[in-house]
Amino acid sequence: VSRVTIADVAKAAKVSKTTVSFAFNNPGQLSEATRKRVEAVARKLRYVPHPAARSLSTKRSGSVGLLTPQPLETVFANPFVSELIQGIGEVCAEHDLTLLLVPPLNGSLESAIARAPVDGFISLGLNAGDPTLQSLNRLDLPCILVDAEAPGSTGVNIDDYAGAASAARHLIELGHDSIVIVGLGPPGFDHGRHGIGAQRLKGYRDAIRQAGLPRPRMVSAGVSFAAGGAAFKQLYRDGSKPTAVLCMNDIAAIGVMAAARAAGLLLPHDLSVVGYDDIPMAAWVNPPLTTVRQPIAEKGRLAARLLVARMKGKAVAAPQPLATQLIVRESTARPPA
Amino acid sequence: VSRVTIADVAKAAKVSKTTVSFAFNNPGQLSEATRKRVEAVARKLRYVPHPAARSLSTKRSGSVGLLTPQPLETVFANPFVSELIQGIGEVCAEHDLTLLLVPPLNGSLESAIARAPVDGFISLGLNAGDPTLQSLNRLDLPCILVDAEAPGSTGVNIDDYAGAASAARHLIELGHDSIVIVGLGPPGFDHGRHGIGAQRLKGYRDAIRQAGLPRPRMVSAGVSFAAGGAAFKQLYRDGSKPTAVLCMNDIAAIGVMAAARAAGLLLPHDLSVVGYDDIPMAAWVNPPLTTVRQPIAEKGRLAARLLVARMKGKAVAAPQPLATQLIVRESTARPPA
DNA sequence: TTGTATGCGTTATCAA
DNA sequence: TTGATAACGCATACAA
Repeated sequence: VSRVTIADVAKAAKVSKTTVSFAFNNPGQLSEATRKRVEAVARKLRYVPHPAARSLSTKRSGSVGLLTPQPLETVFANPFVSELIQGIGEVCAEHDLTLLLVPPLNGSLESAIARAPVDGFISLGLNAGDPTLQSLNRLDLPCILVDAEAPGSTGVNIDDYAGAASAARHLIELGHDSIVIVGLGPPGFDHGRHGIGAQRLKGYRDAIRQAGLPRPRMVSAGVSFAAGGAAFKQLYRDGSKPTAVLCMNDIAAIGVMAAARAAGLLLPHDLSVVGYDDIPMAAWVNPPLTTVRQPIAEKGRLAARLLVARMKGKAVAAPQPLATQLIVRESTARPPA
Repeated sequence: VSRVTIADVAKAAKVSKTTVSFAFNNPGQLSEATRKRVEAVARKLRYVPHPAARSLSTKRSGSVGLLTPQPLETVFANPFVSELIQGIGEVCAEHDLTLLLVPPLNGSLESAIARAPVDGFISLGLNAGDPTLQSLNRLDLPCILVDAEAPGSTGVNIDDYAGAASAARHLIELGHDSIVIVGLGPPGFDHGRHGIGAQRLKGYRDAIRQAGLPRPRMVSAGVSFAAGGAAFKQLYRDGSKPTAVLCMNDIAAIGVMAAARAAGLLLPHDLSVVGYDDIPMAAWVNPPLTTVRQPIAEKGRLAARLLVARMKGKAVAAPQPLATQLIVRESTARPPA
């Protein structure tokens, strides 16, 4: 049951391969009669052009790669990614592009990149120092960075610093002076090397310092519900009882809240919790989460649009960071007297 | 700045293309010396095999396609999909496969399928009658159906009927006799043609009928938060005031709850809400959602494993439907007296 | 152990 | 308007 090739169609229609190809890709150049005949034969034979052969010849694959620095089961634990893909997907649909998810292969993102048959990449949180980025640049494939910045690459970012600072100020204004920061990664995670981590952390710390408060403690966590829960438990096992926590993403914040409630705390009375991102469910959880909103889907759309432009050979300017906005809901309150 | 090909490496290393190819794909056949030399040259030249050329030759692409009957911005509005992808992604990682998202192209799934350079498909909710399924079968690519069944294809399913029936019985046991079903699609959506829709609907209706209650009304909705909200509003605009609603998915149920609370209802006192799927956030919303749990990630893993087996040429038996389980939380209660 | 030659299925150039 | 034919870049059977 071998595959029907263009040659089979050509033979059956008694024309050349060129003609068959034209019937599909350049119908205008063919006489009405032969075009119709070829099309009929192709349909009858159920001819489908071989994608790899096609793209070997055209040097285009019709798909863009979404580079994720972690395995899919990790990345998709954060609803942020769903939201981002919705934005990317919208633009992809407009341009008849499909989306290839490219997580590390055997732990190596570089080898995954090499094998990915794509016309361009959108890279998620891959930062300046990363060697992967260099090999990516050499590939001469257009690439847009999301939540990261590197010289020579165009990045789509939000104003992480300002958003974080406004969140911290919100807590301070409520009267909190015992604040803990819930980090973005496991113990040993270097926020400095992680663009958004560094910016958000700095925003938190600066605002707290400017309020004359001592440098806040930081507890390691991650980007998942479970990581948030673990962070809370670690915090209370240590005996530290902050009146508020600043998280670096919503899903961890939600995990913190769940663990806190499970431990018998009354939220927000006993503990104020702040997230970051404003994923949709932030508004639905209990209590509704105070968080820093960023336009996630819009970020995806923008990144995809920039990528498409670059795939068409256009030079694109680095966009301004997207604005963030503090959304005050019910997970924050004055600290207990 | 043309691409470095295998020929360039061969010339620079003063060997044949075969030798270069062996250095990568068949290192054992080469002498230590030449292998190292070739590798060194390849690295210096930054040689990266062209994916399309590679797969044209090997007839494999190293990626599997996830067929979604709706655009990505629609599909990813349901966290169910994230969860499924986590499962699929796990197995893909084990086998060095990447995942290609394949939504309809210009409204046509068939043309999208034709252009997708994949070694197999996992299809989401594509049902028996669908013509797409036939063209898929003819492509001789292995394909696993998720949440769907069709003769000649192996499908991964759950026991939708039993789960739905148990949910309905739960409401009946609580004393509800005024129940509305929130459907899976917009007005005109034919649940009968939609495998899981038909089964869940039947489960609901049968249980209600067996309790001697009148056939429940059904209101159209969809698979998103917004659709759930719209369903609730339509319901109350019509003046019907059920004491409970049975939804066909969690995200719509959560939308119903949000709209109901916004309308001033006290949940679950004024309205009991039941979902389906048990996506993670079902436990975090307010009130925590009573729902029918299905093993979503496990479903993804199973589908991916079956697909991988078929890609290796093994015949696979159709798996048993996965079990569901009613999870009673706080969104259901006795109806108001 | 390494090289030669061919196939993979298209598209695209050029000539007819 | 259509047809030969040459890329496209790699893998591999076979030969040396």
